[in-house]
Amino acid sequence: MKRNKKIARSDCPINFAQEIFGDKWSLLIIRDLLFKGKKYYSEFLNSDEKISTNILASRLGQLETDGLITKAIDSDNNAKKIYALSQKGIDLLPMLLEMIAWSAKYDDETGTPAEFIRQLEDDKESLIRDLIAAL
Amino acid sequence: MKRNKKIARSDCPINFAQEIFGDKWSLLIIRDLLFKGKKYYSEFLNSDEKISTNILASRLGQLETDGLITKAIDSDNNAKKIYALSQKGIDLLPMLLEMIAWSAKYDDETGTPAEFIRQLEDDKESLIRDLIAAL
DNA sequence: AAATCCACTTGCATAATGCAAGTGGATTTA
DNA sequence: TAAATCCACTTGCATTATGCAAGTGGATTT
Repeated sequence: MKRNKKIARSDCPINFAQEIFGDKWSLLIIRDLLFKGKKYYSEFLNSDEKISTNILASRLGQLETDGLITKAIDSDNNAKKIYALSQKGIDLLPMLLEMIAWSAKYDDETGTPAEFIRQLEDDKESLIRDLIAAL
Repeated sequence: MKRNKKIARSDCPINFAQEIFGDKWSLLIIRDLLFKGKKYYSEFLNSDEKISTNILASRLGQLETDGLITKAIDSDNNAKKIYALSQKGIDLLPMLLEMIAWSAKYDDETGTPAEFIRQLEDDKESLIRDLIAAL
């Protein structure tokens, strides 16, 4: 008998999303998985934003509990764990792309390549397909 | 001489967005402005999620500083302040709609009306136009 | 003039995040 | 095969963010 469900603050969909990834780090981990091809703990640890080890461990655990990512042992090396996105995690891609578009519009110093923004404006669907294919 | 800019953790667009609204409350305030027609402090205070007064005040202040909302005195009553979305705030709508679509897919008990989801899948652009027109 | 409304602020408790160091098992190196 | 290193964490403690309850002061209503 598992009792996993915390009581939600409301039945609002924005709130549902916020309760899952509405913290300072979760979406950056999802980003690393979706756009940067990262899969190992040490890779997430080396991201530009410098997450600390305890926070990374706790976020990875929560994301797994919430079903956004999976964790498996690397068959080449039993000491390594491989993290991957579930479908539920992959399905955050459209939202993240809108977030990127918004930031590109309002951040003068955005790191997003112009070519990426062009693709996003030009043919979002095929960009989504390409990114998913690359996973 | 104003020095407003905090140093960013990185130049990543996801991080840019997170540093602006990556907390537990900001997007719920934006939601109230975008979808629920709220404009007064007391209205935000009465949302289902029950934000506390000090957090609401500090979030409204930060959202104003970040240029997502504006604050004005109600011409009918000098004791009341009217909050409204700026263009920068309104431009979060597409992202929020993707968030709603994701939550509707994965939350069995989502509060989103089926008709809204249908419109979202069916003709996102006209839904966006309608919502903006209603502001 | 007194009561009420409104948008907050203040003070204090709890929870989340941040930093540095440590742990233990698996793998690599000598 | 013993020692060093790698890897994915955990632990302890400091700082910051959030949560709760009460209070404040100006504007409006009674």
